[in-house]
Amino acid sequence: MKIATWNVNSLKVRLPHLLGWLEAYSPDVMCLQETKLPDERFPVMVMKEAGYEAVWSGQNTYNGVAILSRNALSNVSMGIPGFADEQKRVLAATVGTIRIVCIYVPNGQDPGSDKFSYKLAWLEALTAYVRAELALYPKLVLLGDFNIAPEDRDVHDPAALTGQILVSPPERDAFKKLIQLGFNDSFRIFTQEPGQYSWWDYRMNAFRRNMGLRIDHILVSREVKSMASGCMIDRKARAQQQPSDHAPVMLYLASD
DNA sequence: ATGGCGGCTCGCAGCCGA
Repeated sequence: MKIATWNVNSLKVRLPHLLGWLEAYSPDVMCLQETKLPDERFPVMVMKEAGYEAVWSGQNTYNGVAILSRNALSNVSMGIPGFADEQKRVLAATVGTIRIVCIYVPNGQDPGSDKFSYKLAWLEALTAYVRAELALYPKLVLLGDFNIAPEDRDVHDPAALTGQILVSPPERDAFKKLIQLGFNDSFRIFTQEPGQYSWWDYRMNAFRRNMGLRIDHILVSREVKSMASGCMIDRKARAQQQPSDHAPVMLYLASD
């Protein structure tokens, strides 16, 4: 079984990229972030023709998440229960025996800003929600755009970015609290090297110079970790024409 | 890395992302 995530930065613009990637890699489950589409414009028929059932939670201009699956999706849940939020950032569903929680964590703009406070409050609410989900569904995969680079080896220039957004200690502490619920960062089960990124700024030729950050993650619960056989970041997708600034990340499970 | 690019909007300049 293959479970992937990709911040597409506009599903409208990136639909051809997505369809090509689904064709090339045939993930069983694909989680999307930043669809930037209101629900009535989600391309459900195109997904069906590509062989995927879909659930989605979107809005105009910003945010928006979706889960595509070759097999049936059930027990669909939108948002963080009990946490009022206009922004469409969370979507959960069950596929077979696996619970999928697809997230788009707020960017946070700058430490000290209102958006940063929102990011931390959002992460605290998410952590409580995921703790409860894990109790219900021991086989849980929490994946998406976390907008946090967990360690210095996930950052091209840790010294220059110390304390800044995506790497600041409060954000990394929030990430650790999620991990401590009983997760593993699946990419780091298999790969220890630095310089492995999932996002590169459109500016400054950042991709060509590999000035990136690893901020898109697939966290696996203990019961899923025992099935995991690999995790890859497809940086080739970032080298395409008119790419998303994020690369897809995919988890391989030996069984389900 | 004070910007740079790219996507968005009842656009024509400004906001936001990361």
